[in-house]
Amino acid sequence: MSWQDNLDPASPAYKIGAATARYLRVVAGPGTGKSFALKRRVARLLDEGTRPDRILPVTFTNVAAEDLQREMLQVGVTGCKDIKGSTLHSLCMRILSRQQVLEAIGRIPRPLNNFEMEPLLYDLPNSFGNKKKRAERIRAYEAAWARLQHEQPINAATRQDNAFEMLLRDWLQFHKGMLIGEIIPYVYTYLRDNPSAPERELYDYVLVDEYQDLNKAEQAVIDLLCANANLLIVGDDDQSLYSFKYAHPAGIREFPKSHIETIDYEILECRRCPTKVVSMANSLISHNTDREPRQLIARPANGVGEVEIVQYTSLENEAVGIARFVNDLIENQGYRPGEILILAQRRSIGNPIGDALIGRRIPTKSYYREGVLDNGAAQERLAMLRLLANPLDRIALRWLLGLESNDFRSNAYARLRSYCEANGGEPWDVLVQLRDGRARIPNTRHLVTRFEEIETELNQLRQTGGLEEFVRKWLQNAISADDPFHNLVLDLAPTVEDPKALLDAIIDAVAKPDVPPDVAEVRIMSLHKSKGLSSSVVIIAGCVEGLLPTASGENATPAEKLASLEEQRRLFFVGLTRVKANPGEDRPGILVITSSRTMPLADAMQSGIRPARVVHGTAHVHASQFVRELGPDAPTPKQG
DNA sequence: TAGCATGTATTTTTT
DNA sequence: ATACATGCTA
Repeated sequence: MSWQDNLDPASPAYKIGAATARYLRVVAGPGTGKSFALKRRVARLLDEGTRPDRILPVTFTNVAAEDLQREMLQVGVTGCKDIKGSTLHSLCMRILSRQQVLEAIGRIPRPLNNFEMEPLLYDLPNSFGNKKKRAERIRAYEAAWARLQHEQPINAATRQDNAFEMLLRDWLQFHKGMLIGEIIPYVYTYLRDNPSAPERELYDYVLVDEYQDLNKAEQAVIDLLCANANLLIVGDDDQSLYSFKYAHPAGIREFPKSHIETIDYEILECRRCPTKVVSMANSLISHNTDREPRQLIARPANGVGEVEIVQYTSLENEAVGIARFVNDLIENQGYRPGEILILAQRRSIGNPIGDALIGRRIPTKSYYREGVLDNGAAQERLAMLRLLANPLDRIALRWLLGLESNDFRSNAYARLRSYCEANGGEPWDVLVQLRDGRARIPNTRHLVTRFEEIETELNQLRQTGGLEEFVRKWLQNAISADDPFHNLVLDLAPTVEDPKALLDAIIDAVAKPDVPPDVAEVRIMSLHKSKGLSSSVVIIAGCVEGLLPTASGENATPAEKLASLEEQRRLFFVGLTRVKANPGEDRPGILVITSSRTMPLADAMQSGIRPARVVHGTAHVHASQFVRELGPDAPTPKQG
């Protein structure tokens, strides 16, 4: 079979498949079938004898990469199985290790888990702003300091950024670890400074999906990988949601300006959504100013769909009402739990809904409760295991030493670190000397006490026989039996021999959580996580002003406030366009938008909502402004 | 100076 | 409610 079988030469998929320009940009709205077009193009390349290993499909998230890999398998042309799809980060990590880039500059590829960044944040001085500001600056470092689309990586660093980078790298070097986010700046400088690096010419065809999610540094890495390659980028500025890592909608819009003779395609027909949803999504997104005016085209065969906008009197009633609605869909209308997607912008909204569904014995999976390393107990268990496997793991030791303190004992620890740097000793050994009185560092008494606790527990754990006994002793009384980390360990333990192997298995499982393509449960997740998914029934809960859109900080400038509002609108746009029509079936695509009039004050405050009014510990809130922006096809909101 | 007490502001998402 | 910042005290 040929790549152009059953393809109308006037269709975007045909044109994209056949295009031969050096640079191609495809702007493809939600549900427009961009992966179909991508597949046709790959089929054509293979048909014409391109070697599969000279084709690189790349994305930003793991889930999208797996998706893309699956799509490649479906191309159905000889060689498609040999195409290796990858996230940009995993590709870059392979480059760094193959070329021993890190070793050459004295860095060790021991990545920090998210929670292990906590002591780092406390150890960086507050001359760089408060903790949040320091975390933000780390993200700017990971973006190679290019915070704006027009800035060049590295060049955009200020004097203060450079000072920060020195301290940050010193900390990481001393602790013998690295940030995942450092992969990008290191690959960028490696490729830029080594024009004859083989990686610049590894590929003839590079296909980048979700280009709007890449920041300037990541885009620059792509350009360097394409020294001679043909580059196709696919994306949608209306679905750009990652400004926190300095990806902006302008990133994909300005591609033709920075890449001369780019050939441009648009795919506008939304093949996924019911027509009413398309009309509402168009109306909503037209309120954004930071975009190219563009309208999705509805597909009449998809049917109108069903849309409801419901306001409940309280968050509790919202949860109960949604559970009742879901129950009816499953019991009486022939929808499977796996076809129902509930989107909530906050844990505090998602959790009561999850409880209400489980209360009705509806199979439910909450992506809010899933995080294996989300709670302190699990983090401590992992850190203990890391230290048991390697007492010289300075990152795990640093983390454990900071426990039970509200500043991670950063001052006492700084003294210990200076002592080690001055005398060349291991932190562990110096702590032993301090404990024995063979060394003296002022104001470190509590730090040493904490060390003794860690040491005692490690010694007890070492005195165990088999792995089974070890696991029992390690987890018992420290972590609850229904904790996701506990479950993960019990799953992995029978497959390994010793604690070291168990640690490796856990790290592996945490780094790459597998996402099964077929689900049997109702899913509750954030709007961000839902990107790339589609489902017959989509319920967007908690559509309350202050939550969606979130209230931006008081000291934000008007421009920052507008940018934040527009990103929130894109988030809602992504949510709406998850609805999948079932053409030819009598089960329409369903969209439900819910809000509540009141919620517990604690929940509201925790979520950063400034309530309109507070009565007896209950916050009174208003429906989201986005509900008013859905246009004439949106139904009138009703009471739940 | 570390650790505690008190006051104040508050998100989300990725690798 | 909780995390974080700041001020107070031993």
